[in-house]
Amino acid sequence: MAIGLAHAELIAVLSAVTGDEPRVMTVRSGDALPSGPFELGHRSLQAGLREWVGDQTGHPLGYLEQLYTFADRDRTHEDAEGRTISISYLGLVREQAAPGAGKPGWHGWYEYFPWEDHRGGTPEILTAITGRLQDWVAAEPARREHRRRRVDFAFGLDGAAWNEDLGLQRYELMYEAGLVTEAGCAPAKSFGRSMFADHRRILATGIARLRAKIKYRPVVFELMPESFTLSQLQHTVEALAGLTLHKPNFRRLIDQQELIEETGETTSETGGRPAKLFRYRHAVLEERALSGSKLPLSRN
Amino acid sequence: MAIGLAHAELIAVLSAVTGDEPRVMTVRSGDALPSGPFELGHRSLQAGLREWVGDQTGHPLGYLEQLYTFADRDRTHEDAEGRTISISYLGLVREQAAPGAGKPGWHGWYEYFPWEDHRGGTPEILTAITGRLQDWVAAEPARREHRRRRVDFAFGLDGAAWNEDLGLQRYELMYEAGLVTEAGCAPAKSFGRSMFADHRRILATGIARLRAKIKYRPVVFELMPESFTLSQLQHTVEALAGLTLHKPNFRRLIDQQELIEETGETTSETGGRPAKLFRYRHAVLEERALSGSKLPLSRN
DNA sequence: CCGGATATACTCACTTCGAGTATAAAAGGA
DNA sequence: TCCTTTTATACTCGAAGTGAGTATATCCGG
Repeated sequence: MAIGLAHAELIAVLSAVTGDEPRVMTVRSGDALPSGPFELGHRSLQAGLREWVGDQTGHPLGYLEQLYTFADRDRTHEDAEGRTISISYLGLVREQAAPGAGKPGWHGWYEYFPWEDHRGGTPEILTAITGRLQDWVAAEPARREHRRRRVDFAFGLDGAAWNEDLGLQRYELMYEAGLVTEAGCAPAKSFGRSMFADHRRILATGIARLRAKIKYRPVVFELMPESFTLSQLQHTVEALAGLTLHKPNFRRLIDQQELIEETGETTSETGGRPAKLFRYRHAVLEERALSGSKLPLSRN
Repeated sequence: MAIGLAHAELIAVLSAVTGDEPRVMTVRSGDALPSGPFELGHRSLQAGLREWVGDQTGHPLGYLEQLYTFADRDRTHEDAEGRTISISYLGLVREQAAPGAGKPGWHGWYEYFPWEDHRGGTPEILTAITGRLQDWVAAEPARREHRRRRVDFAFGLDGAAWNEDLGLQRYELMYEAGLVTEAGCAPAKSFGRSMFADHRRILATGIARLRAKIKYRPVVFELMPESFTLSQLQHTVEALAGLTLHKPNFRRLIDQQELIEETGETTSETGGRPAKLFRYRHAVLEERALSGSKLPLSRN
């Protein structure tokens, strides 16, 4: 069992939600995701990253999960000694104390993916994007049908509904069609803000993963302060999903899962009737896979 | 951005279902998963693995997805030059031509995880396992409550239902409690067949991933022959999930998803009334995220 | 031609889910 | 003070989905 030699680096997608806006930690004024070499001193990848993030941001890292490992040949740092393997992680950080201002480098998700925010209705930029995609679909007759189906599905066209989970598929389609750039070339033609190397793709992977995860795992609470109102919770979920939710049904969903409990206090900072404050029931953390069996079991 | 140096290897969990039994491809007579160095010549990790599997098995690899990247310090191949990064993949292979006999090295999943097969009712070995786990729970008073909740949830005790997706959590609990061994020591005390290094843990990861995936993505069909009966399909799903399903409801589920279509032919190899043969509708492949929105949307 | 075995089809109660409506409690201006 | 605005909270109703059971069809072997 021979072993190949390679360079290894860690790349982190660290997200927080401040002021109803989902943000990601960046370096180089928003042009790259924080990354670093994989140090030998660490016990494991997780531990290494956790430690490193603590040093860098001063904020403890709540949730951390591995995203994906990239090692394609057309990546950076290729030299004679071997190629680079990039192991990316998704981390969730609690709301920042000083949200705006000159903080290290938190940038809104939707700077990079303006077409992914549907909270104010379908964004206008989407019509331009789907128009360009139609051209791309028509461009190659042989693959036309196949391309059409992929575009319709990913972007919710032709009867299909918009699915917020498909952010990565959308980005990859746009990349294939030449609508987004990864190295910053031809900025006039492309949509959304670009990033260094393939960092924007990694961010898309993180966003898609998180959007899928909030549906079956109570990870939103890693982004919430100690106590919060139901509206705050809803707005955070909406910020992540890029969608508006139905308030009564959201509340029903939340309390039938029994994930939170009242603190007994209320706040009137919200304008109208004072809202009850809630806290997350930590006891519940490891229970609750939020099942969703989906398989028709038989009792035998 | 300095880059750390490391050894890189690929590890594959290749599964097939033959004769209603889920199997995994192994080397060393079932003691290890196939693995190899990460070669520089490959375009990407996926492509490299796909090519390598084709050469090794002669069978084309249908579905392939990345599983997890391990780099813990207590792994093998540690030397002065750096540590080993293992990138694991899950692959699905269509039914083998010659199932049993002296084939390369396909072994049943449940040799390694006998407690995971609930098709014939709750396996007897489970009572022994949960008994030992109760001892472990009681052993450390400080963490007792926490441990109890984890065990109850993972193994479906105290009112919770057995959840087939939690295979990895179960294995990790058993590992923590010292009930399974990774290096083959103390075979008398441990449950299920062991494997080289952490390969059994990687297999558990693959099984858990696949069990979760079949619920929302039509990957089962990567394991089925070109045409099949509904019963065959059901038995394959049951083999993977380690559960028996409710036949009428399974059929309803399948045809309301419109994933398959009749071939027009029937087979009478099954004993009783001849069964209709079906084929997978490949057109559907990239559509169908099998949604499951779970978020209470608002129409605005 | 009849029972065993397997395949296929239908029914029914119960839960979940989308969508809409109604009431409660604060703040602020006429 | 009272009325409007704003936000929070509570309830209702029908459609769709799900768990569970029952009924009918078609083959094989005696």
